[in-house]
Amino acid sequence: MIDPCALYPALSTVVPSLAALGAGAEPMTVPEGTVLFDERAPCRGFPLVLEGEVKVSRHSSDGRSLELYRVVPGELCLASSASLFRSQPLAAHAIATKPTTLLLIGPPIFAQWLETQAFRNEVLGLFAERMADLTGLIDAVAFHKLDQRLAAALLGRGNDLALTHQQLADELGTVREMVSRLLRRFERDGLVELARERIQIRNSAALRAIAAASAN
Amino acid sequence: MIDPCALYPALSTVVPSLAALGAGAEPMTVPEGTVLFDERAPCRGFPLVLEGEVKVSRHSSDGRSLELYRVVPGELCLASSASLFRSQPLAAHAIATKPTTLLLIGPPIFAQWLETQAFRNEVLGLFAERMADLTGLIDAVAFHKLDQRLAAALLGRGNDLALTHQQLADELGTVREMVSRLLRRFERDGLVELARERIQIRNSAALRAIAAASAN
DNA sequence: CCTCCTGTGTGACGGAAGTCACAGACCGGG
DNA sequence: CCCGGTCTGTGACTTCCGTCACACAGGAGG
Repeated sequence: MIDPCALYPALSTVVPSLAALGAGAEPMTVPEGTVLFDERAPCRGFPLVLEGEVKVSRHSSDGRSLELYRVVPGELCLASSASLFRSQPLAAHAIATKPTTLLLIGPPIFAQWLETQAFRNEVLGLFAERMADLTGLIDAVAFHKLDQRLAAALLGRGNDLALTHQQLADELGTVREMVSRLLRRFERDGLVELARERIQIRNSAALRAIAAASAN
Repeated sequence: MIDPCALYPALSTVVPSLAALGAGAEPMTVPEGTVLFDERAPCRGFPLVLEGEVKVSRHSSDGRSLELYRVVPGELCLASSASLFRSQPLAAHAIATKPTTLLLIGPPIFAQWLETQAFRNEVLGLFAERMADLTGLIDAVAFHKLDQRLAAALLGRGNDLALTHQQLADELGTVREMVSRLLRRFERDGLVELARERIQIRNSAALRAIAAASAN
């Protein structure tokens, strides 16, 4: 059992307190692969992620998909929050990539919590963070070539990734063949080593260099 | 002289009131073309736009640019707000597209205003709105072809636009030649009529159809 | 009237990315 | 061990888009 206050410092000062809510705020746990919301959001509250990970992505009509961002413990899913603030669904798709437990907070209580300055700052900070993420993504999609984006996607997750090429393609908004080809090229250049569902990074400096290459 | 409260209903209930601030919140007016912030933001407050229009865009290293969104009266510039919430500059570029007057609110006062629920809701609503805008843009850039995006860009601004092809290119993140070619095609198909710095829409229904075409 | 200067039209070309169609490789279960 | 599924590699082709290099038009000002 995780203590929400450890993840969300602001929660300890909030009124009504978490403890006081009792049954009104039971954490729920969902297995990996659960779809938390879709185009038509049955989402009735603000989900605070306590454990696990939620991937938020956008799907094109022709079957491709593109990851917008991931929600990790200590964050709340702003996509659904946003769709609650404007009573309009946000056309995105959220799926748990790991077994995930989250706290669903009803709008009235959430509104009360916002009376607390610390909590408010946390929420606004998260919104700001997301905006930065999204503009970064826009920049990447609009101005960067696929090899740069792929290189960036490989970094920052350790040196031994268990991923399928299709998963990477979905993350980047492209198709499997592209990812395969580029990875092959990276391998030929000694940057990575490939095996089934496995990518080992051999030269992260060079990958970083590719990722940072100025738009050509 | 514009009454800010007419644009921002929540401002009338805010403490300390606008009137009470007096000199602390003088509106400033800047001419068309003023750069409000750049990569290095000298931006020291939350700008509420009272009149005019601010364009927020992102620039690539090779000279192209892409419009993220526009801030019109009744909104506050969330890009700069976001950069204030995380003390980190947001790599975007804001420019006044018309003579613009805005109210610059210092962080301490802004924080006080957030005590008011109505104001809070307005700010969070704006954030949510922007998130929706940005995800929409991501979708467009990642999955839509240029003709679809151009058609979309022409719509919703009346039937007689005074725009240069270069301006449209900057809005879409592409280059002038592309815009010229596509517009020419639209003209051949009788959708628009072209003249120097002038685009007249002749068949908006067909444009809408192109804009909505499913990703192919 | 002549001359910049800005905005437009266009063709040729190259490269990036997506599509299609397969061939293998690997893996787990009957 | 074989058999189906999933994952990966690859080549041929197409389409979109950006680049380069111009020509030309029209308006403003000398």
